[in-house]
Amino acid sequence: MGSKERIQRQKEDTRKGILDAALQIVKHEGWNALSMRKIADAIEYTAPIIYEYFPNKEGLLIELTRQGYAILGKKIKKAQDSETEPAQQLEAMWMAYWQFAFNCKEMYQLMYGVDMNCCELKKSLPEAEYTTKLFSDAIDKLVTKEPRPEDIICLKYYTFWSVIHGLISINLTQKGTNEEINQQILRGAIQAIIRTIND
Amino acid sequence: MGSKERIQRQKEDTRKGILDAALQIVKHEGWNALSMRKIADAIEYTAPIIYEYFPNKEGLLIELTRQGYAILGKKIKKAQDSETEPAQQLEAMWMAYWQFAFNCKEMYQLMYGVDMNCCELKKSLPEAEYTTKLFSDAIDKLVTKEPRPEDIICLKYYTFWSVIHGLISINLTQKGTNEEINQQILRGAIQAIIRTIND
DNA sequence: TACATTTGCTTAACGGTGTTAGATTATTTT
DNA sequence: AAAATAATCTAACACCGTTAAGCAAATGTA
Repeated sequence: MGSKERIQRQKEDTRKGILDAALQIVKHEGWNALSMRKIADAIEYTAPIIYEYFPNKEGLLIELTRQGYAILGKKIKKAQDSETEPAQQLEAMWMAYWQFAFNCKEMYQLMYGVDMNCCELKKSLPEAEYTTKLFSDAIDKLVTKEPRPEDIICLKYYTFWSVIHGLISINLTQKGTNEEINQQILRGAIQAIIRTIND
Repeated sequence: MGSKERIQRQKEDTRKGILDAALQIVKHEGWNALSMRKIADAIEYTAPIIYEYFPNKEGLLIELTRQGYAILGKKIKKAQDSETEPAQQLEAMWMAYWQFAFNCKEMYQLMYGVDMNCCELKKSLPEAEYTTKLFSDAIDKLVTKEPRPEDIICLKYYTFWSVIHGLISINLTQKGTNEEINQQILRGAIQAIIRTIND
């Protein structure tokens, strides 16, 4: 009786449908417009159905957050693989991070709480740690001092992250930002931080 | 009959009471716990009363935002006045900005949409432009090139702001950040950006 | 003083939210 | 075909922001 697997597949489809519907609503109408009933409408069910796939709304958002980190991780890895020089790898990776923030603006807001109240416990998501590891390793390759101190990597990683996340946040919340200045700050900061890695 | 003035004063008191109550609730229970009914309870009225002082909840939040910018502006000005050297003034000002973010965490979240969905139209608040002007002028003092190009000031201002706001945001949303590393990044970045002002 | 009017405030409601329990329908098992 | 199980919906709860209607006390007017 292979119907068990078919039902399983159907369940996974509706689960995926819920997540997709949620993301579509958010992309078209913003985070404020997202409600359980509206998701249910989109998948042609009633709201309580969603609770058979997710414990509650926050659980659903956590899953979306996870997906976001998975996508971001892939983009960063791909950017890294597109270059051979460690410095250029690192720059490409942060540029991929930057592009993700604007291409998947809603996901980025959710993942990092930009103009939106993101879920607790998003700390210690394994998917999030993957991107951290990618960046840390890429920075590590640029450290010449031996033995390579862990502190320096952490310090530089957070410095990169601060300036880029900060610039993204400002762009997503404040209106009237200049794209040319964005690029100048972005490239300038990345280059400057790379140069100071071995001070 | 001076009762008109007394009534006026009472009205201003309750208006202030509403704002204070809102801030107290947020400080004790977080932004999610803030509701019109809870504010009304705190000031021993019922919810509709609030609508005689503010058009709606967003209007109330905008007023709180304004207060936040006013406080922040004062702190930054005070920091500037505490130093005489332009470079040290600028550093002191950004350190004041940093301290405000953690001393008035809830206000900062509201003003800049950190882990909270902040109100629209917070662009073009005159109170917000004051701090921008303070920083711009302080940077201007450090530019030696003549004529001082407006671009450079804008660029450097956003660079400062990005790294500091980014670091603040990360600290406010992510758990388990290291205070020593924070200070290293903060001071390091400020010094580094100051050094590059006249490149 | 007596009546009318305004003011201050509350109660009640509307439509929305996330969420849960109970009833109902459909499917599968016996 | 009957019983058991699964899938789904309806209805409700408690909350939210917000508005309209009503009440009661204070004020103005005759």
